[in-house]
Amino acid sequence: MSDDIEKIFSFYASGSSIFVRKDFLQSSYIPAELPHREGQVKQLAQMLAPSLRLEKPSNIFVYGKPGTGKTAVTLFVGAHLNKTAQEKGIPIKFLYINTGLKKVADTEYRLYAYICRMLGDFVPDTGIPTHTVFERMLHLLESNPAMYLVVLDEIDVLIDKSPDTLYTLSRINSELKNSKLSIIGITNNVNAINSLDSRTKSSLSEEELLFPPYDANQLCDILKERSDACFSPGVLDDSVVMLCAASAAREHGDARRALELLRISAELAERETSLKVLKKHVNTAIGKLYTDKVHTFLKTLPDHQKMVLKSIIELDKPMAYTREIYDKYVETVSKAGLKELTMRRVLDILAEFEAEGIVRTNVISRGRYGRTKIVEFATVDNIKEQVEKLLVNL
DNA sequence: AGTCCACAGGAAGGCTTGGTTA
DNA sequence: TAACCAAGCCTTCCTGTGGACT
Ligand SMILES: Nc1ncnc2c1ncn2[C@@H]1O[C@H](COP(=O)(O)OP(=O)(O)O)[C@@H](O)[C@H]1O
Repeated sequence: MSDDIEKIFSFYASGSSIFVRKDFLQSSYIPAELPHREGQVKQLAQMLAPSLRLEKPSNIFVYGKPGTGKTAVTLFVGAHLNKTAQEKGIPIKFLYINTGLKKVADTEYRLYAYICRMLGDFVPDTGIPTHTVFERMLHLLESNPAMYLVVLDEIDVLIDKSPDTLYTLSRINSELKNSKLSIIGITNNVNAINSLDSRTKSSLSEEELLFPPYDANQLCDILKERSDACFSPGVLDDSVVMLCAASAAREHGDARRALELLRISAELAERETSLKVLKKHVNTAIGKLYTDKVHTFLKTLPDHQKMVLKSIIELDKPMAYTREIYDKYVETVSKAGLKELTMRRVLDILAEFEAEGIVRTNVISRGRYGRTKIVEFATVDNIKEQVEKLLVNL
């Protein structure tokens, strides 16, 4: 027993563990090379280059599936642009904003507030009117004359929640004398932009940049590039890298997933004090990646959401109509001594589950017997069992 | 050929929480 | 202190609709 413990400690202490620089695998880290994205880097650089002459670049719309390097390429080009601008004393401000992060910049107020804060002003989270924050932002932009390049990552969230904001922002240059502002919108969802009014739409997509999915070989190159400086020599075989790449390639060529798989596999290997990352570690990681995601989602679920899930489980059918689910839910809720929510609300809760990949739904018509929606658990990774397990103590 | 079910899902607005400012 | 403010959660009210049935 104590032998084992010593083995673990000495293994860590010797420094000969699996990782050399684990942070290189973190998704926030931007590598110096982006294999298979040379074209996009070059195109984006060309689109943004006019800013170095203080000419306003076109607004750019960047799209492609998740994990295809959109954010990485944009930040990469932005960093280089910043560097050049600084060296030559050109006033360019490259502002990266993720509008998809909840409670950060996902509403009109929060977006303006976020920009104000990046420009050095303090703005409270709430309490003051939105238009006041907007005016403060305008004032900051004007009193710090520059060419502003504003990246709106996951812009589809803003398109959905607050199209007016984008309309305002796309026309902001008419209110600016000393500064100019260009928008780079990034999204996983090409169709998102179509729900905007046509003026905003064409304004935001003056130029477009497409990121196609990576194939398995490309992912392999990316992983190798990233892992070179990351692992101790001899720890990682090509076959292991290939396995990660192949798995991620099946999930719309997602480089983020590939990197996470590799990291989790290596962490598993490290925990077992294995000297190499093995295929079995990858296979475990494939399961864990998904389980962990579902697990954190379910754990923090409010009561009513849990009751809805519980009701679906208790119906014990491969598929259920929303009406059945709701009736069961009302029963479940009253047993627990709570007041039930309306059907309308439960419908929205089900939609949230669908967005999280917990259930799949389908609207059908039963003709004479009206329209309804069919709900079933998503088939991947025995979600149903996971949900069941987490709800036992309810 | 037309009816009409039973629900989907949009719109608007209320209530609550946690904040500001004068 | 009173008067505002943003946003999340939820209800109320409502319009729209695919297709079995007549
Ligand atoms: N060509 C590449 N070379 C190295 N790493 C990459 C490459 N493309 C993507 N990545 C990495 O994959 C992860 C996800 O990429 P990201 O740019 O965030 O995808 P997207 O924004 O398209 O969803 C990041 O950690 C990123 O650094």
